[in-house]
Amino acid sequence: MSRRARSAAPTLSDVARHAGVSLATASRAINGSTTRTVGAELAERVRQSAAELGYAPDANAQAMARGATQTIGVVVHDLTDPYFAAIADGMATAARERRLFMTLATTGNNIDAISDVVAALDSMRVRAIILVGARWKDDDLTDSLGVSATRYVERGGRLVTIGMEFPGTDAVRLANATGSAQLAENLVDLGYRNPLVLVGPVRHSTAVTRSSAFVDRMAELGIEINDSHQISSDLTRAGGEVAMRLAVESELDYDVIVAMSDVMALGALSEARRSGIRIPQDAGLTGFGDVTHLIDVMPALTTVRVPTDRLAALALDLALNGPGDGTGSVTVSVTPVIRESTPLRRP
Amino acid sequence: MSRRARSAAPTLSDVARHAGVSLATASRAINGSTTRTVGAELAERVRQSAAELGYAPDANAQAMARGATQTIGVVVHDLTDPYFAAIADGMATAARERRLFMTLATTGNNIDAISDVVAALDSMRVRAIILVGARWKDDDLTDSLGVSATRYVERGGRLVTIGMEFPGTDAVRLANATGSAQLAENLVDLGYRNPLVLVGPVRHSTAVTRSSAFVDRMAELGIEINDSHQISSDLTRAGGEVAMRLAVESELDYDVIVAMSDVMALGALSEARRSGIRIPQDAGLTGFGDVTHLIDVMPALTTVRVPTDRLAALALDLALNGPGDGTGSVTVSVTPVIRESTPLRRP
DNA sequence: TTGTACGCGTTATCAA
DNA sequence: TTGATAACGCGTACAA
Repeated sequence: MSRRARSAAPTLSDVARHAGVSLATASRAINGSTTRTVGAELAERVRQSAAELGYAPDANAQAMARGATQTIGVVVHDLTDPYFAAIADGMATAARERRLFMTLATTGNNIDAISDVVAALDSMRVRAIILVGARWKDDDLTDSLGVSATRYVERGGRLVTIGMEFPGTDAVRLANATGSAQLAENLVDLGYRNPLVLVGPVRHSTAVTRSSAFVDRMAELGIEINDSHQISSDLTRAGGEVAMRLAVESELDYDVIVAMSDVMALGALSEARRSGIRIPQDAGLTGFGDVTHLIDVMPALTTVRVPTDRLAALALDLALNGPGDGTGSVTVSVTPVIRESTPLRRP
Repeated sequence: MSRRARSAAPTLSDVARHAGVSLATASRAINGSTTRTVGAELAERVRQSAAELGYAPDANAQAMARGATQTIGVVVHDLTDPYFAAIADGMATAARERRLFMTLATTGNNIDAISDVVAALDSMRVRAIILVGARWKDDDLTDSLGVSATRYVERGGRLVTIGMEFPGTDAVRLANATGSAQLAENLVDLGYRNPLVLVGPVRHSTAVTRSSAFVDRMAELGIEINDSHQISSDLTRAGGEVAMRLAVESELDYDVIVAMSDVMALGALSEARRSGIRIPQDAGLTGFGDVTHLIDVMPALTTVRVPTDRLAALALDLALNGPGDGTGSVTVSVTPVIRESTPLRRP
């Protein structure tokens, strides 16, 4: 037998023979052609044969012949994080609406994985690669990712980022700094004067952008946040717990806990409870992201809303129709949503 | 110019020419060969050239030549649902560990979409298709899905389901019935005597399996649950809200609310709160799934734990190494986890 | 061990 | 409008 693993998948030649037409005609009848058209009766006969044989075009062969695939590549860190899941879900929908496949890869905690993944997607000759999420301030990564990413782009591949910076690529940006600054203003308006900032990892640029914008605006409002009140840890639930435990052990004084992501806020909430700190009576709490499924957390979490549902479609459009030279850019605004976790506080 | 959209991607021929060897040697040096081996110095020279030119093998061409792709297809309903997200995340990890790509498709609420998606994945010639989730008791769907699925399988494609039944395919099964029965026993032990069951959609076989096993075991324990106490709605957060509102309007009497999924339980919780029903003082509440991110819901939710982390790897192994004839099957047990939402209740 | 040449399934070019 | 045929990039029998 042949070396093919899959047996007896009917090919276009089979269809053509069955319909008594040439391969070319069959191709035009089934998958269309821009320049040629095919007679009505012949076309019908071909379609009949295709249905009868159960013909399904081979996407790989089409990709070869056409020189382009119908696939986009999406890279997220962790689908378990509802923020990434929401974006991935939107991307899957957007892709299907445009009759595109979506190859999705996660990088987990392995920072190096991202450049491997980009190289792999490059191999697949995906139409576009969309990088979601966290940009690490790590020169090694920049270089390493840079090699595979640059190679991909130089060959005409489209690379778009969401919520992270990568030089020379079109991007969907989050107005994180503005959102953070507004959150600062809102908190001050509510009467908070002594925030404890869970800043996330120092090398995580999104986290840093958010936290430093918050700290800066606070300073402008006359509230200096010293280093002891800026705790660094992972941007995860566990990170929130760790940071909070540190705060408890250091017996810090504060009136609101400001976390740089929702899941981190959750971790902090959990640890606070364990330590007998009542939220929001003893201290307010804020997150970042407005993850839908956390809606039932008690008390309802004040956060900065990121419209994840729009991000995917924006990025895909940018990837497909944008300039592709790094000048294309959409900035999505993020806005504070005040809820029960930060009630009005009078000193 | 050529008709190729992507410009100047170096091919293996380029590499071979640059290294001064034949195409075959270059192929063997870079992508290996089972039968032939290649001289050390030549191999090195080829690798040098490849690196220099920035060569990346064309996965589509490889797929054609080899007659098989390195891609698996995964179909879930909704990545926004943490249950599916957890499985998808596990699948992405499992795939990467096995050096496979994962193309992921969501079907959303569109029931028909699933058969289109299967057909599309068939076109991609994916090595295996993994169908996650909800099986709908819908003959049309069976037929429609059956056509594309059967066609795929007949050609040697591997199809595996997780948590749903599809005739003739290997499956990772959840012991939903056993888990539900155990939940029933636990609730009775805790003193609950009058459950309100949010059964999910009547055509949703997973939901039906869970709810009927629960009702049956309850009956065996001497507690009959009549129809008024079995409310049908979507297996989503919104579904939980709707069902709960119905219960409130009907002024039903009950001591515990039993929802067929965690997100549904959440919706019920939310609506209960709105209606002034205190959980767990006025009524207990249970879910199904043990979604990690709901860990902070108050009160902590009693649920039936589904080990999503293992599901993906099991399914992938089954797809890759299983019999593929429908006889392969792994059953994963699910077990009740009693938490604060169902405290001991003395009549 | 290396090279030659064919085939994978499809689209696109060119001629009829 | 149709048909024959050359690509597309790679793997692998087969020959050297």
